[in-house]
Formats: sequence, C-alpha cells, structure tokens
Amino acid sequence: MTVAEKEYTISDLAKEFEITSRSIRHYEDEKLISPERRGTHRIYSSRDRVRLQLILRGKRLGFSLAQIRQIIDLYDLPEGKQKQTTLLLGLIQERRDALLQQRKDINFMLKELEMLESKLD
Amino acid sequence: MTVAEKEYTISDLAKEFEITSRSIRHYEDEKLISPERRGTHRIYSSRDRVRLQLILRGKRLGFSLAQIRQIIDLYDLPEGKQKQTTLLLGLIQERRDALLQQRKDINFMLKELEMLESKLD
DNA sequence: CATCAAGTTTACGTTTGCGTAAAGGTAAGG
DNA sequence: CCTTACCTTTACGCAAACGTAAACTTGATG
Repeated sequence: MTVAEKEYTISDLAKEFEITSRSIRHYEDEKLISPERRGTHRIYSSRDRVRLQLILRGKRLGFSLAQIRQIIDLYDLPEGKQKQTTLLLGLIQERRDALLQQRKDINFMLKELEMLESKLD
Repeated sequence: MTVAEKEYTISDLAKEFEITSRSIRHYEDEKLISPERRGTHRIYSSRDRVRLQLILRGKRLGFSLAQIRQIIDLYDLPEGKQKQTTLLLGLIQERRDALLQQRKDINFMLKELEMLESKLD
C-alpha cells in the first residue's frame, strides 16, 4: 500500500526555503515546476519539493532559470530508451564542464581569501 | 631598475577574455576597475588585467558586480595596519561560507549528472 | 454564516548587466 | 592632409527575475 505522500502549500515551501511565494509562482510560470491543483490552490508533493531544491541549488550556482530548466528536464526522462541520447550526453557534458570550471574558480578564490586573511595581523 | 610593465588596450583585454569592450567599460562604471588614462584612451596594466580576471571569475560563480566589488576591494587594503580588521574578517568569512556552500552544491550536481548519465544506456 | 488569513490572477514597476546606436575624437600610415 | 581603425561619451533599449499592488476567491474557524 502506498504511504500517504506529504503535501505542502506554497507558503509552507516559501517559509522552509526562505523565499517568497511570488518566486515559486514565477518558477511555475517559467515551467520549472508544476504542482497539482486542488481547485485553484497549488498542492506541492515531495517530488515538487525536491524540484524546488534543485532550482535553488542551481540558483546558488548562478545558473539562469532557463538553464536550470534544462537540467531539471533531464530528470524527467521517460525510463528506458531515451529520445536522443547523444544530444543529452552532450548537454550533460556541458553542464559538467561548467561545474568543474566553477569548482576551480572556487578553490582559487578560497586560497585568495586565505592569503588576504593572513594579511590581517 | 623597473622592468617595463606590460600595457593593454581595452580591445586587447576584450579579445583575450572573449568579452566586449562595452562590458569592460561597464565594470569601470561600476567601480570594479579604473585603468590609467593616456589622454582619453584607457591603458590597462598587468594589475588591471588581474582585476579583470577576478571579475570574470566572480561572474562565473554567479556573484553580482556589487558583490565582486566587495571582494576585489579586499585586495586593495593598504599594507600594514588595517582599518577595521574584524569587519573585514567577517566579510571574508561570509564569502568563504558562500563558496563552501557552492562547492557542496557543485559536488551534489556532479553526482546527479553521473547518475543521469548512467541511465542513458 | 461571518470573518479572516492565505490563496489566486493580472499587470505594471524595478534592478542588474550589458547591447546597441549615435556622434564624434585620436593616432598611425600613406 | 586624408583615410582607416580604434577609441571615447551619452543615452536609450532590453531581457531576466522577481517586487509590489490591486482586486478578488477560498477554506477553515468561532
């Protein structure tokens, strides 16, 4: 039997992640998330909540909502045979390259901060 | 004797870093860089070039120009006794926290990408 | 059933980060 | 001196990512 799925209102998630409801609705406008509707009200599932986490993670990394949607869409691949594997692999590789570059940038800046800090004696 | 410092025009740097001159001037408007002037023309030194690299690194990490300026300003501390050490240490710590969070986010996403990739068989 | 917090849509406003003319100044070569 | 390439400032334009206000609707509660 299916365990009762957790559900969230828009302000539940807004509070939890310290963003505004407006932002969450905006992400919906931009097709990044699409919660169930119960009447007019939005009901968010655990999966929706995870998607929101992915969105925010992408944001912290400086990706645009459009880029984040691309990444998120990768998660929605219908199981089994994929549509255009090579295209997707390319997309994944692109993302990975960007992330690896970012990690380098971060490590560089962390070192710089250390040096700066040591100057403050 | 002082070794002749390398100098660059705005388009030298624009080409090297694959950005537009417009962007570089914009960074100047935003007080992120302030090259020497020879007449009306801008002359960039090696130090200016390094600053530009810092700017672009910050951009790749998703920082706003205002945030980047804060970081860059840390480099311009007059040697020796600093103005408000504790304040600066706080600022540095803030930056570090953000960078560490980003690194976590990156590592998370890299793992996710691997998983996604493995689904494409 | 009245109330009241929380939800909804619609739409204009704002900030950031440049793009893109427009209109002209400057430096080197022929 | 004239062309040509590159530089300058000024200023309006624009997309992204929401903020914010207006004007309802809904659902839980006393």
